[in-house]
Amino acid sequence: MATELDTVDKQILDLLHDEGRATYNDIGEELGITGNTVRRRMDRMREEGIIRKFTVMTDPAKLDYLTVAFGLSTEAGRTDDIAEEIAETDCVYKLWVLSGTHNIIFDARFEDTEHFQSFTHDVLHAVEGIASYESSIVTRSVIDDGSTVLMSDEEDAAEQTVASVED
Amino acid sequence: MATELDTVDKQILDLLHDEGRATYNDIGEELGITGNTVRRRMDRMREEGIIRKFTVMTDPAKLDYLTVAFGLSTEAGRTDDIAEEIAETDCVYKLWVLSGTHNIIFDARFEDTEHFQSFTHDVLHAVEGIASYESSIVTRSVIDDGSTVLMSDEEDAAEQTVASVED
DNA sequence: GTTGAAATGCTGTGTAC
DNA sequence: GTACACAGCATTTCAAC
Repeated sequence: MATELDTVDKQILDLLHDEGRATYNDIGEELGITGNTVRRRMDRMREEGIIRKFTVMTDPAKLDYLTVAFGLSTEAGRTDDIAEEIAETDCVYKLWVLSGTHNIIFDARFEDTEHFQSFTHDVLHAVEGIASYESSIVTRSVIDDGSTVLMSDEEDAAEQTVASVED
Repeated sequence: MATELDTVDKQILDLLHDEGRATYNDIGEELGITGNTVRRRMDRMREEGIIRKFTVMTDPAKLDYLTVAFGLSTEAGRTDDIAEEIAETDCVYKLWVLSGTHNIIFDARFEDTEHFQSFTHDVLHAVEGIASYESSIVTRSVIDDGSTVLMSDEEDAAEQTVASVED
Protein backbone atom coordinates (compact mmCIF):
# COMPACT_ATOMS: atom_id res chain seq x y z
CA MET A 1 0.00 0.00 0.00
CA ALA A 2 2.62 2.53 1.02
CA THR A 3 4.19 4.20 -1.97
CA GLU A 4 7.61 5.60 -2.66
CA LEU A 5 6.84 8.88 -4.40
CA ASP A 6 9.38 11.63 -3.91
CA THR A 7 8.87 15.36 -4.36
CA VAL A 8 9.82 15.29 -8.03
CA ASP A 9 7.23 12.59 -8.80
CA LYS A 10 4.53 14.60 -7.07
CA GLN A 11 5.55 17.75 -8.95
CA ILE A 12 5.36 15.86 -12.24
CA LEU A 13 1.86 14.61 -11.37
CA ASP A 14 0.78 18.13 -10.40
CA LEU A 15 1.88 19.51 -13.75
CA LEU A 16 0.31 16.61 -15.67
CA HIS A 17 -2.86 17.11 -13.74
CA ASP A 18 -3.21 20.62 -15.16
CA GLU A 19 -1.87 19.82 -18.61
CA GLY A 20 -1.96 16.13 -19.42
CA ARG A 21 -0.42 16.61 -22.86
CA ALA A 22 2.59 18.61 -21.64
CA THR A 23 5.82 17.46 -23.29
CA TYR A 24 8.54 15.77 -21.26
CA ASN A 25 10.86 18.69 -21.97
CA ASP A 26 8.35 21.29 -20.80
CA ILE A 27 7.82 19.43 -17.54
CA GLY A 28 11.57 18.96 -17.12
CA GLU A 29 12.29 22.65 -17.72
CA GLU A 30 9.70 23.60 -15.11
CA LEU A 31 11.38 21.34 -12.56
CA GLY A 32 15.01 21.87 -13.55
CA ILE A 33 15.62 18.33 -14.81
CA THR A 34 15.89 16.83 -18.29
CA GLY A 35 12.87 15.66 -20.23
CA ASN A 36 14.39 12.21 -20.38
CA THR A 37 14.25 11.90 -16.60
CA VAL A 38 10.63 13.00 -16.65
CA ARG A 39 9.81 10.35 -19.20
CA ARG A 40 11.42 7.55 -17.22
CA ARG A 41 9.65 8.61 -14.03
CA MET A 42 6.31 8.76 -15.85
CA ASP A 43 6.93 5.32 -17.35
CA ARG A 44 7.74 3.97 -13.91
CA MET A 45 4.62 5.51 -12.32
CA ARG A 46 2.49 4.05 -15.08
CA GLU A 47 3.97 0.58 -14.55
CA GLU A 48 3.35 0.86 -10.81
CA GLY A 49 -0.25 1.85 -11.39
CA ILE A 50 0.18 5.24 -9.79
CA ILE A 51 -0.73 6.77 -13.15
CA ARG A 52 -3.90 5.01 -14.33
CA LYS A 53 -4.47 6.80 -17.59
CA PHE A 54 -4.45 10.10 -19.45
CA THR A 55 -7.76 11.45 -20.55
CA VAL A 56 -9.59 14.40 -22.05
CA MET A 57 -12.20 16.30 -20.04
CA THR A 58 -15.13 17.58 -22.04
CA ASP A 59 -18.07 19.82 -21.22
CA PRO A 60 -21.21 17.62 -21.05
CA ALA A 61 -23.44 20.68 -21.48
CA LYS A 62 -21.87 21.30 -24.90
CA LEU A 63 -22.30 17.63 -25.76
CA ASP A 64 -26.01 17.82 -24.87
CA TYR A 65 -26.06 15.16 -22.19
CA LEU A 66 -28.43 14.89 -19.25
CA THR A 67 -26.28 14.12 -16.22
CA VAL A 68 -27.92 12.34 -13.29
CA ALA A 69 -26.49 11.38 -9.88
CA PHE A 70 -27.81 8.22 -8.21
CA GLY A 71 -27.63 7.03 -4.61
CA LEU A 72 -28.35 3.34 -3.91
CA SER A 73 -29.11 1.42 -0.73
CA THR A 74 -28.19 -2.20 -1.26
CA GLU A 75 -28.77 -5.42 0.65
CA ALA A 76 -25.78 -6.44 2.77
CA GLY A 77 -23.37 -8.69 0.89
CA ARG A 78 -24.65 -7.72 -2.57
CA THR A 79 -22.92 -4.32 -2.75
CA ASP A 80 -19.82 -5.30 -4.72
CA ASP A 81 -21.72 -7.43 -7.22
CA ILE A 82 -24.26 -4.68 -7.81
CA ALA A 83 -21.47 -2.12 -8.18
CA GLU A 84 -19.77 -4.22 -10.88
CA GLU A 85 -23.04 -4.85 -12.67
CA ILE A 86 -24.00 -1.19 -12.82
CA ALA A 87 -20.47 -0.06 -13.67
CA GLU A 88 -20.64 -2.16 -16.83
CA THR A 89 -23.47 -0.07 -18.23
CA ASP A 90 -22.29 2.32 -20.93
CA CYS A 91 -23.96 5.46 -19.64
CA VAL A 92 -22.49 5.06 -16.13
CA TYR A 93 -19.17 6.86 -16.06
CA LYS A 94 -18.45 7.31 -12.36
CA LEU A 95 -19.21 4.90 -9.51
CA TRP A 96 -18.05 4.72 -5.92
CA VAL A 97 -18.70 2.22 -3.15
CA LEU A 98 -19.22 3.95 0.19
CA SER A 99 -19.84 3.40 3.84
CA GLY A 100 -23.12 4.85 5.17
CA THR A 101 -26.79 4.67 4.14
CA HIS A 102 -26.18 4.97 0.43
CA ASN A 103 -23.70 2.18 -0.29
CA ILE A 104 -23.22 3.08 -3.91
CA ILE A 105 -23.32 6.42 -5.62
CA PHE A 106 -22.82 6.86 -9.32
CA ASP A 107 -23.16 9.34 -12.15
CA ALA A 108 -24.73 8.51 -15.47
CA ARG A 109 -25.15 10.37 -18.71
CA PHE A 110 -28.28 10.14 -20.84
CA GLU A 111 -29.14 11.41 -24.28
CA ASP A 112 -32.72 12.22 -23.27
CA THR A 113 -35.37 11.43 -20.63
CA GLU A 114 -36.45 8.33 -22.54
CA HIS A 115 -32.92 7.00 -22.29
CA PHE A 116 -33.00 7.75 -18.56
CA GLN A 117 -36.27 5.87 -18.08
CA SER A 118 -35.07 2.82 -19.98
CA PHE A 119 -31.98 2.78 -17.77
CA THR A 120 -33.97 2.80 -14.52
CA HIS A 121 -36.27 0.10 -15.90
CA ASP A 122 -33.75 -2.19 -17.59
CA VAL A 123 -30.89 -1.83 -15.15
CA LEU A 124 -31.98 -0.57 -11.73
CA HIS A 125 -35.25 -2.49 -11.56
CA ALA A 126 -33.65 -5.61 -13.04
CA VAL A 127 -30.78 -5.91 -10.57
CA GLU A 128 -31.48 -7.95 -7.43
CA GLY A 129 -30.65 -6.52 -4.03
CA ILE A 130 -31.29 -2.81 -4.52
CA ALA A 131 -33.42 -1.78 -1.51
CA SER A 132 -33.99 1.78 -2.70
CA TYR A 133 -32.52 4.48 -4.85
CA GLU A 134 -32.62 8.21 -5.32
CA SER A 135 -31.65 10.23 -8.35
CA SER A 136 -31.06 13.93 -8.94
CA ILE A 137 -30.29 15.93 -12.04
CA VAL A 138 -26.82 17.44 -11.93
CA THR A 139 -27.53 21.07 -12.70
CA ARG A 140 -23.96 22.22 -12.59
CA SER A 141 -20.48 20.75 -12.24
CA VAL A 142 -18.39 23.33 -10.44
CA ILE A 143 -15.22 21.31 -10.40
CA ASP A 144 -14.20 17.86 -11.50
CA ASP A 145 -10.50 17.35 -11.48
CA GLY A 146 -10.69 13.78 -12.69
CA SER A 147 -7.61 12.97 -10.66
CA THR A 148 -8.84 9.69 -9.28
CA VAL A 149 -8.80 6.02 -9.65
CA LEU A 150 -10.00 3.75 -12.40
CA MET A 151 -10.83 0.18 -11.48
CA SER A 152 -9.20 0.12 -8.08
CA ASP A 153 -9.69 -3.04 -6.09
CA GLU A 154 -8.38 -1.72 -2.80
CA GLU A 155 -10.48 -2.68 0.21
CA ASP A 156 -8.79 -0.79 2.98
CA ALA A 157 -10.87 2.09 4.32
CA ALA A 158 -12.95 1.28 7.41
CA GLU A 159 -16.61 0.36 6.89
CA GLN A 160 -18.17 3.12 8.92
CA THR A 161 -19.78 6.49 8.52
CA VAL A 162 -17.38 9.28 9.34
CA ALA A 163 -19.98 11.75 10.43
CA SER A 164 -23.64 12.64 10.10
CA VAL A 165 -24.58 15.96 11.59
CA GLU A 166 -27.71 18.06 11.91
CA ASP A 167 -27.10 21.71 12.84
CA MET B 1 -26.31 25.62 -26.41
CA ALA B 2 -26.67 23.18 -29.27
CA THR B 3 -23.32 22.14 -30.59
CA GLU B 4 -22.06 21.23 -34.04
CA LEU B 5 -20.00 18.11 -33.43
CA ASP B 6 -19.85 15.69 -36.31
CA THR B 7 -19.01 11.99 -36.18
CA VAL B 8 -15.28 12.57 -36.66
CA ASP B 9 -15.15 14.97 -33.69
CA LYS B 10 -16.90 12.44 -31.48
CA GLN B 11 -14.54 9.68 -32.61
CA ILE B 12 -11.55 11.89 -31.79
CA LEU B 13 -12.96 12.55 -28.31
CA ASP B 14 -13.60 8.83 -27.78
CA LEU B 15 -9.99 7.99 -28.60
CA LEU B 16 -8.63 10.86 -26.47
CA HIS B 17 -10.84 9.73 -23.66
CA ASP B 18 -9.03 6.39 -23.56
CA GLU B 19 -5.58 7.73 -24.34
CA GLY B 20 -5.24 11.45 -23.71
CA ARG B 21 -1.63 11.57 -24.88
CA ALA B 22 -2.26 9.86 -28.23
CA THR B 23 -0.41 11.57 -31.07
CA TYR B 24 -2.31 13.38 -33.81
CA ASN B 25 -0.98 10.89 -36.34
CA ASP B 26 -2.09 7.86 -34.34
CA ILE B 27 -5.58 9.27 -33.99
CA GLY B 28 -5.65 10.17 -37.66
CA GLU B 29 -4.53 6.70 -38.74
CA GLU B 30 -7.26 5.12 -36.64
CA LEU B 31 -9.88 7.28 -38.34
CA GLY B 32 -8.44 7.33 -41.85
CA ILE B 33 -7.57 11.05 -41.87
CA THR B 34 -4.31 12.95 -41.51
CA GLY B 35 -2.88 14.00 -38.15
CA ASN B 36 -3.05 17.56 -39.36
CA THR B 37 -6.83 17.41 -39.53
CA VAL B 38 -6.98 15.85 -36.07
CA ARG B 39 -4.90 18.69 -34.62
CA ARG B 40 -7.05 21.40 -36.22
CA ARG B 41 -10.24 19.78 -34.96
CA MET B 42 -8.80 19.41 -31.46
CA ASP B 43 -7.70 23.06 -31.48
CA ARG B 44 -11.19 24.09 -32.56
CA MET B 45 -12.88 21.99 -29.85
CA ARG B 46 -10.57 23.47 -27.24
CA GLU B 47 -11.38 27.01 -28.38
CA GLU B 48 -15.09 26.24 -28.28
CA GLY B 49 -14.78 24.86 -24.75
CA ILE B 50 -15.88 21.37 -25.76
CA ILE B 51 -12.46 20.14 -24.62
CA ARG B 52 -11.86 21.61 -21.16
CA LYS B 53 -8.48 20.12 -20.41
CA PHE B 54 -6.25 17.10 -20.58
CA THR B 55 -5.38 15.45 -17.32
CA VAL B 56 -3.72 12.51 -15.66
CA MET B 57 -5.71 10.07 -13.54
CA THR B 58 -3.89 8.66 -10.56
CA ASP B 59 -4.75 5.97 -8.00
CA PRO B 60 -5.55 7.69 -4.68
CA ALA B 61 -4.96 4.45 -2.77
CA LYS B 62 -1.35 4.43 -3.96
CA LEU B 63 -1.02 8.09 -3.02
CA ASP B 64 -2.25 7.33 0.51
CA TYR B 65 -5.23 9.64 0.56
CA LEU B 66 -8.44 9.27 2.54
CA THR B 67 -11.28 9.95 0.13
CA VAL B 68 -14.58 11.18 1.58
CA ALA B 69 -17.88 11.93 -0.15
CA PHE B 70 -20.09 14.71 1.27
CA GLY B 71 -23.76 15.53 0.77
CA LEU B 72 -24.97 18.98 1.80
CA SER B 73 -28.41 20.45 2.35
CA THR B 74 -28.24 24.20 1.90
CA GLU B 75 -30.58 27.09 2.57
CA ALA B 76 -32.45 28.21 -0.54
CA GLY B 77 -30.60 30.95 -2.44
CA ARG B 78 -27.24 30.24 -0.86
CA THR B 79 -26.45 27.10 -2.87
CA ASP B 80 -24.28 28.65 -5.58
CA ASP B 81 -22.28 30.80 -3.16
CA ILE B 82 -21.65 27.84 -0.88
CA ALA B 83 -20.65 25.69 -3.86
CA GLU B 84 -18.07 28.26 -4.96
CA GLU B 85 -16.73 28.66 -1.44
CA ILE B 86 -16.25 24.96 -0.89
CA ALA B 87 -14.87 24.37 -4.37
CA GLU B 88 -12.04 26.77 -3.60
CA THR B 89 -10.72 24.52 -0.85
CA ASP B 90 -7.63 22.60 -1.93
CA CYS B 91 -8.70 19.15 -0.79
CA VAL B 92 -12.05 19.36 -2.64
CA TYR B 93 -11.54 17.98 -6.11
CA LYS B 94 -15.06 17.20 -7.32
CA LEU B 95 -18.24 19.18 -6.67
CA TRP B 96 -21.67 19.09 -8.24
CA VAL B 97 -24.79 21.18 -7.68
CA LEU B 98 -27.94 19.06 -7.77
CA SER B 99 -31.68 19.14 -7.55
CA GLY B 100 -33.18 17.17 -4.65
CA THR B 101 -32.59 16.99 -0.90
CA HIS B 102 -28.83 17.18 -1.04
CA ASN B 103 -28.17 20.31 -3.12
CA ILE B 104 -24.43 19.87 -3.22
CA ILE B 105 -22.35 16.74 -3.28
CA PHE B 106 -18.58 16.78 -3.37
CA ASP B 107 -15.53 14.60 -2.93
CA ALA B 108 -12.54 15.60 -0.86
CA ARG B 109 -9.14 14.07 -0.27
CA PHE B 110 -7.43 14.16 3.13
CA GLU B 111 -3.97 13.16 4.26
CA ASP B 112 -5.28 11.81 7.60
CA THR B 113 -8.27 12.00 9.95
CA GLU B 114 -6.89 15.16 11.58
CA HIS B 115 -6.91 16.85 8.20
CA PHE B 116 -10.50 15.66 7.75
CA GLN B 117 -11.57 17.09 11.10
CA SER B 118 -9.93 20.45 10.50
CA PHE B 119 -11.77 20.62 7.17
CA THR B 120 -15.19 20.00 8.72
CA HIS B 121 -14.44 22.55 11.43
CA ASP B 122 -12.75 25.31 9.41
CA VAL B 123 -14.81 25.02 6.24
CA LEU B 124 -18.14 23.26 6.75
CA HIS B 125 -18.92 24.75 10.16
CA ALA B 126 -17.65 28.19 9.11
CA VAL B 127 -19.81 28.56 5.99
CA GLU B 128 -23.23 30.15 6.50
CA GLY B 129 -26.33 28.46 5.11
CA ILE B 130 -25.47 24.78 5.42
CA ALA B 131 -28.53 23.17 7.04
CA SER B 132 -26.99 19.71 7.38
CA TYR B 133 -24.39 17.44 5.91
CA GLU B 134 -23.46 13.79 5.65
CA SER B 135 -20.13 12.25 4.87
CA SER B 136 -19.03 8.75 3.95
CA ILE B 137 -15.64 7.21 3.37
CA VAL B 138 -15.15 6.13 -0.22
CA THR B 139 -14.05 2.54 0.17
CA ARG B 140 -13.65 1.83 -3.49
CA SER B 141 -13.78 3.67 -6.78
CA VAL B 142 -15.01 1.21 -9.36
CA ILE B 143 -14.94 3.60 -12.27
CA ASP B 144 -14.16 7.24 -12.74
CA ASP B 145 -13.80 8.23 -16.33
CA GLY B 146 -13.06 11.85 -15.60
CA SER B 147 -14.80 12.80 -18.79
CA THR B 148 -16.73 15.74 -17.42
CA VAL B 149 -16.83 19.43 -17.04
CA LEU B 150 -14.51 21.79 -15.25
CA MET B 151 -15.95 25.14 -14.13
CA SER B 152 -19.10 25.08 -16.16
CA ASP B 153 -21.47 27.97 -15.62
CA GLU B 154 -24.41 26.49 -17.47
CA GLU B 155 -27.73 26.81 -15.69
CA ASP B 156 -30.04 24.88 -17.91
CA ALA B 157 -31.23 21.60 -16.38
CA ALA B 158 -34.61 21.80 -14.67
CA GLU B 159 -34.66 22.29 -10.90
CA GLN B 160 -36.49 19.15 -9.94
CA THR B 161 -35.88 15.66 -8.68
CA VAL B 162 -36.05 13.08 -11.42
CA ALA B 163 -37.15 10.22 -9.23
CA SER B 164 -37.16 8.95 -5.68
CA VAL B 165 -38.28 5.39 -5.27
CA GLU B 166 -38.69 2.93 -2.43
CA ASP B 167 -39.05 -0.71 -3.48
C1' DG C 1 -14.04 26.61 -44.97
C1' DT C 2 -11.90 22.29 -44.73
C1' DT C 3 -8.44 18.95 -46.26
C1' DG C 4 -3.92 16.71 -47.46
C1' DA C 5 1.13 17.05 -48.60
C1' DA C 6 5.62 18.71 -48.05
C1' DA C 7 9.31 21.42 -45.24
C1' DT C 8 11.41 22.52 -40.89
C1' DG C 9 12.30 22.59 -36.21
C1' DC C 10 11.19 20.17 -32.03
C1' DT C 11 10.03 15.85 -29.38
C1' DG C 12 10.19 11.03 -28.09
C1' DT C 13 12.95 7.03 -27.62
C1' DG C 14 16.90 4.06 -27.21
C1' DT C 15 21.75 3.63 -26.20
C1' DA C 16 25.80 4.92 -23.88
C1' DC C 17 27.81 7.41 -20.24
C1' DG D 1 20.51 11.38 -13.45
C1' DT D 2 22.59 13.27 -18.12
C1' DA D 3 24.12 13.51 -23.25
C1' DC D 4 23.72 12.29 -27.77
C1' DA D 5 21.71 10.46 -32.21
C1' DC D 6 18.02 9.27 -34.97
C1' DA D 7 13.30 8.38 -36.02
C1' DG D 8 8.96 10.32 -35.43
C1' DC D 9 5.94 14.23 -34.28
C1' DA D 10 4.04 19.01 -34.19
C1' DT D 11 3.50 23.01 -36.70
C1' DT D 12 3.47 26.08 -40.62
C1' DT D 13 2.69 26.97 -45.33
C1' DC D 14 0.48 26.23 -49.59
C1' DA D 15 -2.22 24.18 -53.13
C1' DA D 16 -6.64 21.75 -54.10
C1' DC D 17 -11.26 20.55 -53.39
